[in-house]
Amino acid sequence: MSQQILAKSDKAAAAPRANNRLDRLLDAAAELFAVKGFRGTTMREIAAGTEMLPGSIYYHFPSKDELLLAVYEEGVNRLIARIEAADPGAGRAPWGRLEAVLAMHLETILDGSAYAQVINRVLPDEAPKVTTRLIALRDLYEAMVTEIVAELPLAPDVDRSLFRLFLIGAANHAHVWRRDGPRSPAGLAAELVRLFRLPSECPAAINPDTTRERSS
Amino acid sequence: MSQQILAKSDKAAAAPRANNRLDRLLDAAAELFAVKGFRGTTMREIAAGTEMLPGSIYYHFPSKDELLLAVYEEGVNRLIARIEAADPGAGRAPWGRLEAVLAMHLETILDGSAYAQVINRVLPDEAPKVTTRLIALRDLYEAMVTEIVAELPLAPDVDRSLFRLFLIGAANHAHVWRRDGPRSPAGLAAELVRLFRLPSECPAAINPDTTRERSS
Amino acid sequence: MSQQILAKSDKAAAAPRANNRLDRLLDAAAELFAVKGFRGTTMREIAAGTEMLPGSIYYHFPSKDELLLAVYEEGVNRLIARIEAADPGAGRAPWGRLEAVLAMHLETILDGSAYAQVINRVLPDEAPKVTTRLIALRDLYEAMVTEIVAELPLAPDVDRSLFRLFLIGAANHAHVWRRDGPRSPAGLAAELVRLFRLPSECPAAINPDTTRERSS
Amino acid sequence: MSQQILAKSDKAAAAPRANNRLDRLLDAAAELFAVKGFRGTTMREIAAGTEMLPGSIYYHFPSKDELLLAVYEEGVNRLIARIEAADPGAGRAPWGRLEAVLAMHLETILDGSAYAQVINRVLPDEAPKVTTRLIALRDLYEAMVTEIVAELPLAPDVDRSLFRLFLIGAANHAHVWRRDGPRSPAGLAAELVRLFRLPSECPAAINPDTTRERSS
DNA sequence: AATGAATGAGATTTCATTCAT
DNA sequence: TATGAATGAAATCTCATTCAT
Repeated sequence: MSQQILAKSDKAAAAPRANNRLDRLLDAAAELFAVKGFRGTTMREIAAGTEMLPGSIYYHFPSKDELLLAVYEEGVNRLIARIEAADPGAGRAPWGRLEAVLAMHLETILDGSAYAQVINRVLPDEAPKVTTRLIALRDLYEAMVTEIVAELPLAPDVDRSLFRLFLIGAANHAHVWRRDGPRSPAGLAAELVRLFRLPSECPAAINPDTTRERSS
Repeated sequence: MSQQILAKSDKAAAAPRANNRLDRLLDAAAELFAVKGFRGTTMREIAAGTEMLPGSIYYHFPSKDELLLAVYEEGVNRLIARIEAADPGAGRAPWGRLEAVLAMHLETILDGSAYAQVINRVLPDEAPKVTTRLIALRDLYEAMVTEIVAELPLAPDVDRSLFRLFLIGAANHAHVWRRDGPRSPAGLAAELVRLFRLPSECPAAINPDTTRERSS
Repeated sequence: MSQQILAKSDKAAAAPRANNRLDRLLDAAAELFAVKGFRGTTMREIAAGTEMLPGSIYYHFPSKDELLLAVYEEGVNRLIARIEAADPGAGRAPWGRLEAVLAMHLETILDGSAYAQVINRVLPDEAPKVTTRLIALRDLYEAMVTEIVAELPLAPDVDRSLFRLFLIGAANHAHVWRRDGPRSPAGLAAELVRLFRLPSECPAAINPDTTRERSS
Repeated sequence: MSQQILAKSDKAAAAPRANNRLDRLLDAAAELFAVKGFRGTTMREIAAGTEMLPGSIYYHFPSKDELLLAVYEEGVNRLIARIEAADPGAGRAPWGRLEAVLAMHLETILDGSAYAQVINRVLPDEAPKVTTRLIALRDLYEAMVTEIVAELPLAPDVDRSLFRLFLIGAANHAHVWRRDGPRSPAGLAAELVRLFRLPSECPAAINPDTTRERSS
């Protein structure tokens, strides 16, 4: 799960000469895609951010779409790497594990990395030439969450797939509303876990809708 | 909260024949914005979808941005109208009320209306000339949710603002993953409410962190 | 065989307003393609030749390739039209018929029309998006020649298909070498026909291989 | 007429190992120019076909135009060399000589060598910097044909210059239509000679147009 | 109310060529 | 000899917008 996906890393090893330019190129692209979106960013702007000429980008990437793919790849790699570092590991207190991972996820998409923000902001269908590969990368990451959710001691009638999707939706939505709110990523993660935890450990059979609300 | 915002809507009611073209224009725009995004849709495509020529659109709207604004407006109006129709009203069983409203919300963004999907898909900053007004419209709708959440019997230490944001994030995320899943909007709403609802009858609610995870 | 292929003609009838621009566009393109080749001509040059901006061309044609196709189409239409006008008709003295048609063909590709020269100069594979259609147009014209060759009273063992191809090759080659030679198209046609025509009255025709060359 | 024109060829004979790369470079260029045309071929593609990097080509040739010139030169050299080898020599049965030479010509442009195909496909004006030299090379080859045509026992009123041009046109056209036809180059040459032979040995004075066709 | 034609600014992309290493 | 990276000029194409009719 931590394997390197991007060929770039190999290149870097093979030709150590001057390819911090490539890194700067990727950084500039990530930054701009995160802030202005994919279609809202021009190759000119990316080039300017790298102190390169627009045409020069095409030495490194054959198209804008492929450049986005590279950013996505790097973003997923980083997300996965950071989350694995924060993950206490399978078998450990599962809710605590979820909270740790969510905290890192939120930190990454909120403060950490333009790369991760791009994954959230840019929809795969904006770059038609690489849509499929973009989706595959997304799935790669979501598989990690699936694994963690699988370990949670949920009530038997909870749909784990929906649980996962709602959880991801709730977490990722943060990048829309939080610019500089008062709560830290860790605080947000704690709150989020709290909201999802207790209810889903209880069998729905008790049917609290009727018992509780009629009396009110 | 139910007042009509757009003057156009009144016209539509008064003279349903004359505004045919304008309605079709908005419909086509909504459809395309929902499917291909704002930047990914050209005025030519919208015109083609209306059997109009590109130049003719400018009789009705001064710019593409304003056209988006109109679609947004119509989308919010429709969402609000449908939700008010589904809403049992303040004071009624608050969780049931939330579920009813969420079911309609999900139905609208999943099956119902391209207009509502646009609100989800297009970020306000994609149309710089009307960003502020786009955000205002969004807020208008979210205020409804705020009101409903305010009535929920939550534990005193729950941050209702975060609760609302997580809820909206979880719900809206559905449009990313659900193409034709097995569950109905109502089913999804029920599951979502259940995940967020703390049943007081559940013994696990009493400090579950320590009781449960220490033993594992 | 004289049916109009190009939609343009219809448009001209439908919207008589100002589309001499389109004609000028096609003329300029034909002229430049004929003189500088397809790849050697830029959209800027074509636009300049039409007193139009480069982008404006795309209102009329979706790509440079399609513009070439339109020129080709017009070229074939003109060639066919002129040749049908010069053709004395099936059943008439077949060698004379061939000569008349060849004279017109040569006149057209040498002096007459840039459109026809384009057909000779630009290979179908230079415009990948329309290669097939370009070849189809070429075939359309060559079918006329086939028909005329079919009527020639040739010796039974002559391969008419090869005859036709050699004839076309010989004729079209003229555009490479003739800038301002002394002979008229009609003169060239007469000479060309003579070279391909076997006069039965000629005694040398009786197996000249053996009679002539053994003695040398 | 058989002198080697390109110094490179001598070198190649003297040091066949060292020039490997250069030969492969020329081969790749010839292949690509033949198939995709001059303008349709990029330096990158040529480099790729040589397992070289684009920049490296410029060690061997100062420009793309000069590279084309070298291919042309090699092509003409090869054509001349092969044709001289096939030529029975001046003074021998002239029609048989023409046929032998044409057979080799056809074989070369059809199957034999990308180099020769380049001469046919690429017009001198596509490489402005070397246009004159390209034409000179072409003329060098055509002079051989002129010499052979000069020996043919044609009727006195036949224009030998036109005869030559039509012949070359007919022969070279083959590369347009023949991909994998049933006839061998030798067969094509025989047919071509037959078509040109008998008629041109007869004085045109007999005026067969009238005698023959009136009766039909 | 609508249209057909065009504009113009700017987007992505191409590619022969250069040059320090 | 050769290379990797980059350049820069120019190419094709896009598209919201304008405007006389």
